[in-house]
Amino acid sequence: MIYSKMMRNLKADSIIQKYNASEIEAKWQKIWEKEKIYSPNLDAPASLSTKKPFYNLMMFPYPSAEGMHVGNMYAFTGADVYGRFKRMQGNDVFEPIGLDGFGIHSENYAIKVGKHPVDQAKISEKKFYRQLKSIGNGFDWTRTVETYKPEYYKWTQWLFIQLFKAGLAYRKKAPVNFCPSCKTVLADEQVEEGKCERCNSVVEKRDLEQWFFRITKYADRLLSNLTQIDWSEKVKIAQKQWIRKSEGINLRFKVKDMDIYFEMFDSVPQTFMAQTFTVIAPEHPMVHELIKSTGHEKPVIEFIAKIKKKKATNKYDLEKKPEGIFTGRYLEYTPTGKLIPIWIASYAIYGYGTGVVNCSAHDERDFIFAKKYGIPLHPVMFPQDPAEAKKVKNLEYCYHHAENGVLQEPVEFKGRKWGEVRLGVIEFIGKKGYGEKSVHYHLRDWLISRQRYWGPPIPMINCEKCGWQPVPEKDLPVKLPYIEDYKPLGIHSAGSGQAGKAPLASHPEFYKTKCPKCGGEAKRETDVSDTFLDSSWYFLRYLATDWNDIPFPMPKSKIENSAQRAAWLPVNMYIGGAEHSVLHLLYSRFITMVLHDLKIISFEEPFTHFRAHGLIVKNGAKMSKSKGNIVVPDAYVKKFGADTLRAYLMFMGPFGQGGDFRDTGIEGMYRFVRRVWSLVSSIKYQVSSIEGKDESLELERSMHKTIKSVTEDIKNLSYNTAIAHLMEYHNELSAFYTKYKILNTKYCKTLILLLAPFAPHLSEELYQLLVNKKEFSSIHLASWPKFDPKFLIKNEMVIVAQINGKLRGNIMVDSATSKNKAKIEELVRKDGNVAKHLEGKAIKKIIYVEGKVINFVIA
RNA sequence: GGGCAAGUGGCGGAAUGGUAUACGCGGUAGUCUCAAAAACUACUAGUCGCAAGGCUGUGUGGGUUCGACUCCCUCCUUGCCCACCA
Repeated sequence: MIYSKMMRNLKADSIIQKYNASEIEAKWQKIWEKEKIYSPNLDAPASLSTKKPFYNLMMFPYPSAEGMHVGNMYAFTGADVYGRFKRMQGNDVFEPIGLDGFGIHSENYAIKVGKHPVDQAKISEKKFYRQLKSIGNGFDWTRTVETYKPEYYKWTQWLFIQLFKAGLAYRKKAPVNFCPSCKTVLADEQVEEGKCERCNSVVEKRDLEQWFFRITKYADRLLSNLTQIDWSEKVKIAQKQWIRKSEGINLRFKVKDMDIYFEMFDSVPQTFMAQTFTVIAPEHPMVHELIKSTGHEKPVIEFIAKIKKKKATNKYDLEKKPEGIFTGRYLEYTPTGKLIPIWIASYAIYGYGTGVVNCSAHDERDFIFAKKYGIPLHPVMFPQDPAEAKKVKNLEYCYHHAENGVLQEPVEFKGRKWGEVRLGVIEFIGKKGYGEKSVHYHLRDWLISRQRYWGPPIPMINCEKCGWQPVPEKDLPVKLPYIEDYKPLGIHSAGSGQAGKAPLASHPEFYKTKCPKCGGEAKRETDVSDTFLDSSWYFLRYLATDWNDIPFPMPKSKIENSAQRAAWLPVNMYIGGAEHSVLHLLYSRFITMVLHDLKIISFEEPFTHFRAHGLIVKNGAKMSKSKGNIVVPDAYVKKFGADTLRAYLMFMGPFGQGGDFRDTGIEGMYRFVRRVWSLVSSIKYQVSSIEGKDESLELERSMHKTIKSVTEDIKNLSYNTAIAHLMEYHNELSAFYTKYKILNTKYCKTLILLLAPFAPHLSEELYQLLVNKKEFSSIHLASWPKFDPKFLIKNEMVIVAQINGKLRGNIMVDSATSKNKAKIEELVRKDGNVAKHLEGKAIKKIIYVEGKVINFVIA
């Protein structure tokens, strides 16, 4: 009994060598790195290289957890498949990786695990790079970038100085998010639904003086350039909405009895004659002057304090019902010749437009506000239906944004439709001198300061005599010192309006310095910059890791090879998460435009192509620690191998869509991988030809068809269908081999070449078995198979027979017959089932689509 | 409130105007085995029928078409993003 079991196992082993994923994968990763097959020569002059440079980039991870989860791996694998495909198509592919290790995410993680961020960075780096290596991507490991290394952030600081010198960095007092429990300010992106993402307490607003980048200056270009770049549509739409350009007019009127003019932005100028009151934002600095000697000072100030408190303690749940108070002032509204009251209203936003709103019966919020406080309303536009018009006149509801609404005022536009007069009204208002055409954006300037430790210190020095001075470039980097009290301090005595304090502010040995201009006593900026500044330019740095005197390749630099390396830019394909639509992807575009305008680089868009990948979920929910559904790749890599995991992840669904991770699914893929292994490894010494066998031509045809569909699928990032086609092809090869015990190696070679981007180790191992060359030449540098269209033309085809669009039968014909409608009709009529259904029926019409379908239309 | 994406077998999904459910998972039966696992083979949308074959079927209701998962309109549901933006 024991003997027979042993014999069986022995028998199996002697036929084929067992597939050992971890052995194969470790072996090839080592050889690839040694042979530098993924490290293109960046300095080869374009004229000497026959290969076209292709910069294939994926968003580098921020190490803010124990390590990568399969979601990260999914993204990297999908990007890597594309890079490998391009490499086999004859491009010189540069595919770098690094760590976005500076910033609040990584810092919070360090604090959480009780490690100093500097020490944790070292641990994370090791862990992430080990994991990234284990998945077998074609990364150029000779050029990694870590944003927290002084040789990197030296240039992040340099970048800040370039913006400052160009007038694009400035200081301003601004409300920021403050978490009272964590005693720290938070970035906007760390506030989720008004609550701190770490401790879930309600975030407050505090006024602090901050550094800003003038991204609003680029709003129009950031918007208009979108038409020129090939990006996932949803990301373009998100950016468009974030920038949100709004065209209208700026009205300008005098405040009665004062030497103050109010400017009001109105994007719906058609109803300007309906304005009966004006509201101003509670935070508006003009309010204090406005209320002087009106007798309304006390209640107004109390009201403002109340609203501020409400806004501060509850950013999002601010009650929908507007609140307000009369200021005691009036506006001389020339178009109607009337005095209209100026109110303060909770719904007016200081940061948008001019902070002052012109209010009428044709705006929902204004309407509700006026009704609540008994302010008169005066509709000037009515529905065509007289009954409805009466309701509007009686202020029964707010009538707005109606294309067909008929205007009554001004007389010049009486009877005209709302939807048609917009431009005419703007022109009219301009001529009358009430205001002029104006454009506003939702996009605000980029708040760059962080009162935190783990980031590049902002390279600015404040001198009492000379003001803010940039650190001289020769003194860069301003090194982040290793301090023990690195935890965020937050704001002392919250609510007192005191400035926030960064950890470095407790270190005179850091901030005490000399003014670079006058040499007098001066103080360094102790805030650090936003982590999104680090990542806004990293793609440039990958091409220049060796240089200390230049941040990245510049076409005009005299530094050796700088111009050649610049030829690799911009990025040809960028793959990453859609969650960065209006953060990283917008900031990178902005910084690139600035560098272009400063004539430092030659292009103004960083990524010519961008594709957003989907999200991997587990049990239908986004992976998160609190839900306990994080899937870590390591165990799967160990059990099934990276190839199986890669192929499984790519097979789950369309790459742009993501999917639900399941253990049973990965076992199916493991089966496929082992089948490929056993098929290909068992025919390795096969030399005879399959000519003459019944299915040989069919097999040839299948091969060409598979090459065609897999090539197209990968181009479209339809990895799931590419793998499905490979499975079908494999099934055919396997069936043939089972039947005849013979198979030409070329069919297997095609299979593994097409499989190489998905399962790089397995295909490399099998390729070496098949090619049996003396000198090593990697499958990943081999040429992508080409198909011959002549094999795609079918000699025989199935013509589907329909009656009134319903399937009733089919016939097999040769291609010559398929061109003959009459012949097809004759043949189809002979089909028993078709004949039965046609019997005794009058045929009205016969539609024949060549080579596909014939449809009989009967009564 | 606004925008975007999506709704197809038991499940992930395929098909972008022409045989709906490719490929895979799961399931059922079988082969091998003392047995199990693995592997392999066959079947697997529902329904009526011995069978041939018929009928129904891609969230809902309508429309266009010889023919609709696919195009147009209505509504419903889910997910994601933005949101007092004048």
